[in-house]
Amino acid sequence: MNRLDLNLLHVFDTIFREGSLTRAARALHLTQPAVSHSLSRLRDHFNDPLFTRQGNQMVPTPLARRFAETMRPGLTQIQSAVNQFHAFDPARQHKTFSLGLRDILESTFLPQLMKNLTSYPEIEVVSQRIARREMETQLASGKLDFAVDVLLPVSNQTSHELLRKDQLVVIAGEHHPGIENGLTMEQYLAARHVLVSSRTEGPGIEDFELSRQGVHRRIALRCQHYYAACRVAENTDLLVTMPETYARMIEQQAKVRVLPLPTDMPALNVHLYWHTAYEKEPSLLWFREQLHRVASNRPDRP
Amino acid sequence: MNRLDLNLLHVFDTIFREGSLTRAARALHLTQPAVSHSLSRLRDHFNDPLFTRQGNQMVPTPLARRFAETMRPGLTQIQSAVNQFHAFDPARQHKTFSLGLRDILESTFLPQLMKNLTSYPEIEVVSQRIARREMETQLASGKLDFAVDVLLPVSNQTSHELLRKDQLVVIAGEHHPGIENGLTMEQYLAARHVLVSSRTEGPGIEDFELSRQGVHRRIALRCQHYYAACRVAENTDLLVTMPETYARMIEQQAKVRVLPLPTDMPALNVHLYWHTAYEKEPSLLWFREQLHRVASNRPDRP
DNA sequence: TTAAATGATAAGAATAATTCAGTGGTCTAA
DNA sequence: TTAGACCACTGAATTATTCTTATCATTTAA
Repeated sequence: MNRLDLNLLHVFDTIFREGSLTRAARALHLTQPAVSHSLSRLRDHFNDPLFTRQGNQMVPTPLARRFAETMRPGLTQIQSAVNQFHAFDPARQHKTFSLGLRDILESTFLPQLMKNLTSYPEIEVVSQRIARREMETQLASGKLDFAVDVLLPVSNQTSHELLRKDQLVVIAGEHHPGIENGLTMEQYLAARHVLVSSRTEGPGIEDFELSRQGVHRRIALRCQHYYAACRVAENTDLLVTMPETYARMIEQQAKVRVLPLPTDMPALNVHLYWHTAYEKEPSLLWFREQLHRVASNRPDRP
Repeated sequence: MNRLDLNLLHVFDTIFREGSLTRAARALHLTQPAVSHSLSRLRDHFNDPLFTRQGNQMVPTPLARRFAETMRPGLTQIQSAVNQFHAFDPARQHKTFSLGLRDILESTFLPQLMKNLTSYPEIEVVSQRIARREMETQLASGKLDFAVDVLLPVSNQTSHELLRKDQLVVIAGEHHPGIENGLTMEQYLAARHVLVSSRTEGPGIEDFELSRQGVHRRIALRCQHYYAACRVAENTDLLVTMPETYARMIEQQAKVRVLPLPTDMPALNVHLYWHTAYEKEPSLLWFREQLHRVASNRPDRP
């Protein structure tokens, strides 16, 4: 029969993650020979060694890699489905959360998040950069648990909620002339600017709003990362317009000053996205709460 | 332990589909008591009857429904992953293919498709209408195997290929005056038209092309379905512009004539979409071939 | 070189699943 | 209304599978 013992998939997944039969056995609360036997059953089924011993670790064969690639998202989906009826205990259960973060969100979220999670050593976080176009499919296929991004149009298989509002502020080098009492609109428009954008052309969000107000600023540099832009501002008279949360972080490490924008501009709405089907899964609910804590700067335990 | 025997999920899925333990047992090549025992193990685990006997069939409880909803897509993903290394035998293996078809594609595809599949009684097809925005997430989550639509921008988790090109033609009532020798551009523009569109406003694709050519036609009726539009054309002097494949089908049943468009217009590119990760899965490859057969009007066995 | 650790293997033990046989309930048709 | 067919559940016995203990051959690290 074509029928594979589905429990072996769980063993396969663990060996794949741990890279060792002994460690996999520990994780599964089994003895090492039990795992070894399971592996040999898998080997029979696939007619492939699946994992080969290379020195101290079991390295997956190409076939095993290909299998893992397609099988593991399904497995996590099933585990989510099964676990939705059981409570989640973050202190004892092992769980990997995968998170799609763009640009500066990694720096503003991860440090505080991981600090809050130190008391949960079994919790693992994977952060990856996800293209906007991929976001929904990654969430739907189970490759991603959450994504954080500005407000985007999504299908109704994807849920989202506001995580935090971020005002735009201006970063200027410490010795930028004439900014002791903040920045006037004249100064802002007279200065030259760094535009941070992942695209190679077109205006940034702040330029959209400025042109709506009928003014225009001069761009001296277009680059991809806010961090690089800030290091430029540190050493020149160029200004950088960026979200406040990240600016406050940079302020503590670089010789720059954070100044309010001299004009009103709508705040950046940072949203959290997830797959609607797994909305009720306790572990995901718990992680969502953790993310909200970080976003609103609440301490670990309320 | 929180650990559920994953093999029970397969039993659950089969009971859910078959609505009967006896039939589920047959499908699983087991005896009925074996399935009954499996079910009782599931009941212990979920602390819920899961299926209750109502007359002649086992009806899932709300909890079972909710569980099935989230679990089954994962299960099919896993089965795809496992099966990618085994050949698929459409004559003997049971398999359900789910297909996202919009509007007229159901009428133009399904009859011929199901005719071609009569020699494969184990093959089941589910066709559902999918909103464009949902398409990719449905494919990614495993709820949909294939979708058919015009060319759309997609993420690279989704693959696609041209299924067929469809020319636009005009449908006119049988007794429409002065169309014995086809339709001139003057006649086309002088007539009043039915515009078929699922949106409530905005031009149709043909209007886009017409305005590119600097002309404009008069819309007398805007409606949602080509079939309704044809019945209108049958009884009035209104014209309907639509894809040729569907027009040819209608022509055989309604008192209408199919006329070529009096101007050149780009053909409609009908594409087939699927999830890239399961590209190599034999059963999906086989079904893709079936769809191509239908699209190109080739017979069942070449 | 040696001690510790790792994966494979063999054989017995433990566990789990399947089958068989029988019960009671439900539907259908005479 | 009732007999017969069908269906799901239960318990005991059997069968099959999986796990464990013990051991060996390699490999790694001290």
